Amino acid sequence: MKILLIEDDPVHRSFLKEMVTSAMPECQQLWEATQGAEGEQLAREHHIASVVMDLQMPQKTGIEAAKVIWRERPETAILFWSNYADEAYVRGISRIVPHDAAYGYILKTASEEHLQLALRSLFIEQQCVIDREVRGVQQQAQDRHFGLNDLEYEVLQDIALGLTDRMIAQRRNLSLRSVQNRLQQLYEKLHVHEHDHEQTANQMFNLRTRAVHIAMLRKLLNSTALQQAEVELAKWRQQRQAAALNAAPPIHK
Amino acid sequence: MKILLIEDDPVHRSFLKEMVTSAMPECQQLWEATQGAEGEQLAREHHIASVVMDLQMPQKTGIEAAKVIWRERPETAILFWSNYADEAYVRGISRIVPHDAAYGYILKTASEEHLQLALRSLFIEQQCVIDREVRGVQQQAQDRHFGLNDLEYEVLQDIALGLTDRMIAQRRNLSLRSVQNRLQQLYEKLHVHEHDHEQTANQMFNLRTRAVHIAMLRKLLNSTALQQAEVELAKWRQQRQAAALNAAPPIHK
DNA sequence: GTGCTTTTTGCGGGAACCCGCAGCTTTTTT
DNA sequence: AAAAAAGCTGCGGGTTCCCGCAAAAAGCAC
Repeated sequence: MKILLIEDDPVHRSFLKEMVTSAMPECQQLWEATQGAEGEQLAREHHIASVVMDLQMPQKTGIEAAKVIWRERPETAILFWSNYADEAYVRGISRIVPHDAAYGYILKTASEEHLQLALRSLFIEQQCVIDREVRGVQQQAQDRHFGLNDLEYEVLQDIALGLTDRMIAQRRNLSLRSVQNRLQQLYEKLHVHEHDHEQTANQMFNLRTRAVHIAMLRKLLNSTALQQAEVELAKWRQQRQAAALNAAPPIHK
Repeated sequence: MKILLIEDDPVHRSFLKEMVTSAMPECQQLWEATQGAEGEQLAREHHIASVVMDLQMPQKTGIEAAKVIWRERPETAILFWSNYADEAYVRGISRIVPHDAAYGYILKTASEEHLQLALRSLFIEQQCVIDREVRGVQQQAQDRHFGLNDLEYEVLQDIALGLTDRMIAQRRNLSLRSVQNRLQQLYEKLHVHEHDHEQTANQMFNLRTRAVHIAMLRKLLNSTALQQAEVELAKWRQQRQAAALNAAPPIHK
């Protein structure tokens, strides 16, 4: 039995190592990686079936690393060990987990027993182990009236990136008006208008930026999610520009 | 000699304790607090002159706790031990440190020797110890052309909160146009216009939200800074409303 | 004081945003 | 198949935002 740890913080890494060796005596080989790319590499080379990783890492996010690992070996069991239960992370993970894979999500605040139990359940019984708190977020996100659906979440990201309505329309293949509709729904669900009705015609908030801010407070967005969204935006911009060049007839005039 | 540790994460706390006891044998009493308020309390009761604290904590930020402690006993030496060197934190600290107090800022990624040396220098020699990286941020923040000055930083926060131009003007006692001037400078410094000049009249970005996003990427803002800004905004709203009520003549009609 | 820079303010207009209304298409329900 | 729900689209207009231009106002040298 082989296990791989991916964790950048040395303090946490040594703690993790301690936990794993004591909870899993049947583990014969234990690898450690200090960042995502290195972890992918090790998993690939040694055909590792059990991974524990941190979600927050510089360079390559845990989510990105997990995506790569699962693409190559979808049966890998991955335990995410994270500081936060932000909706951005939870969403990110549910988006990439293969539907027959076993995985777990444990908060770093969990007790040692809890962590060790999770390790055994997941790696030996192949049973999913999701922290209570995370479950809560997962469900809340699916609530029809409280949570945002994928489309709303998409525009939320887009405006958080700073895109214009017109650009969003272009990117998502929609009309301008449709984008604005989505935005209205978003504003509705985030209760952007709270306390704002005060007598005066004075609007207190710019809805667009206020929505982003509220989303940050509610942990619907976080900075790593935005960083990732930014690189996807860059990709899109690139291919759009390429398409524009091809479409444009050779200019002679 | 008495030392107080304020750190919420148990793993880091035990590590810190280890470091302190080995680096400071002259330390006779060592207190530990798991959150800001508790730390303030202990510092007050026991007249502690040397504190080590984490910056990122739930409930009460390290910065808020430090503010309180320094207000009561400005000669206290405080070592901030933090995961990040975000400009938001650095700014926050320089804003509150008494001008004759000794303090330090060490990143959690620093080596054990580094940390121990810092502890001795600060608590025994009363000498400020600032991490290289943090220094870098500090200087960059003061650069006339790259960094934001306080006024620009202020509007940045305000738009990040989602305020309207008009509201910002009201809050900061400025004319509408002045606010917009500040915003223009801000956009300039953040290079919001990059690559945007492409031939078409199509603006790619909404400058306001784009600026916020870029600021997040550059760590000029972070979520805890915004949370704090939000409560200050709430305060202002409250007193503004109170003022409005007093100003309004008793309505009879 | 006179000059100089920096900051603040007003005016005006083009663009973007927010959104009610109404018609159209697609999906879901019955 | 008919009805209902949900989503997409265009139109129009009220508001806010972004910013160039230019004139006061404040700060700072000499």
